[in-house]
Amino acid sequence: MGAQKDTRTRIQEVALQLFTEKGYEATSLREIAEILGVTKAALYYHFRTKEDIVASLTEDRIAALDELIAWAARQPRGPETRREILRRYAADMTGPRHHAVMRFMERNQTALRGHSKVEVIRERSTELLRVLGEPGDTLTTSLKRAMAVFTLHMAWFVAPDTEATDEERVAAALAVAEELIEG
Amino acid sequence: MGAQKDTRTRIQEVALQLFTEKGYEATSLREIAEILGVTKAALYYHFRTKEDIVASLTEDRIAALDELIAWAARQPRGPETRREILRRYAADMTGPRHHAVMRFMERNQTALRGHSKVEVIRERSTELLRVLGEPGDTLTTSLKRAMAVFTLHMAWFVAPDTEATDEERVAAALAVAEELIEG
DNA sequence: GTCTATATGGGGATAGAC
DNA sequence: GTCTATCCCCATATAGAC
Repeated sequence: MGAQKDTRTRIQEVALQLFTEKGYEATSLREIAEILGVTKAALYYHFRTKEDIVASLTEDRIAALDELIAWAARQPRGPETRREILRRYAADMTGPRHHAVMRFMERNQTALRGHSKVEVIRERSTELLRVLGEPGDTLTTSLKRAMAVFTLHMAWFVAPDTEATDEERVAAALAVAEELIEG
Repeated sequence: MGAQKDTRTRIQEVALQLFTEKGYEATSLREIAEILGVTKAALYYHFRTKEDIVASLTEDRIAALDELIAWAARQPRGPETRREILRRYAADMTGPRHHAVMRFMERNQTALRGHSKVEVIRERSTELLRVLGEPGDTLTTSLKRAMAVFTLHMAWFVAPDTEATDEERVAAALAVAEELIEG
């Protein structure tokens, strides 16, 4: 809410970057503090624990997932609804911090075991797959549905040397995802 | 080579399990030693460092990838070769320890940054995607190719409550992967 | 091949001054 | 809101006896 970027936000940004690049456990609070030009103790003013930093990063992700799931639950199940779920999910991922947070969690799956907020995201992701599926689905169909969602996460990490805008990547991912969700 | 399971092998097994379940950094050598009923120092007789345990786990994975890539390089590029690459990759993944090692690496991506053998696997995986592609591929096509390979990794983690044998999972994954590779 | 004992270092976290 | 100083714990790793 402050006029310029406050320290709390800068901590989140640096932490997210280091957690993603070097790993959650491998990143020490000292390191984060050094980059920001403050001391460890200063971090503890803004966040009570290292886990709290992670929790703060996940909050708007959880809210977005909850909203999408709630919307989906109100729709009739069917191909068109499935496609629209993917579109909304993709649109949501396009936000700047959003897919960065998902990437961070993907790359640190084990290290984040037991973090309560991370478990919530995992649970919501499972729920999202559930609303994308139907009772009689075969294993192959379930796999396709899961891969459709996953494709939307992967758009940024494939062909990294390719020149492509975010929009082009989302469009490509959505095309592949929609093809997978047809089955 | 010993008659019964030697300590070295048992260390590898326990380490792989804990690294996968709890995370690489979160798993201490003390913990591994305790489970095996030996001391930390005993581990250091078999492996010079913690990294060495990881390196030992990756070795046959690297060999398998090298062999597949070499085979692929000798074939004419085309749809049939691409399908056969997927089939061979899938068959290889079916081995007991194999996909466990890949899962371990997937779940600990960031923690394993800089481990030399792990970087080799990363490099070989990129190379595998390269032989699966062709010069003029669009972003969408590249994405589909990458997702095809990735699907073969994911077969075990989708619909975990579903009763399915390894063979059924591989078959389903291969079906999805082959569909993706057509494009 | 495994042990005890220890070196060495860094981690997260806290107290209390400014 | 940030600092200095410090606590406590556990990590990897090593030395040397058995």
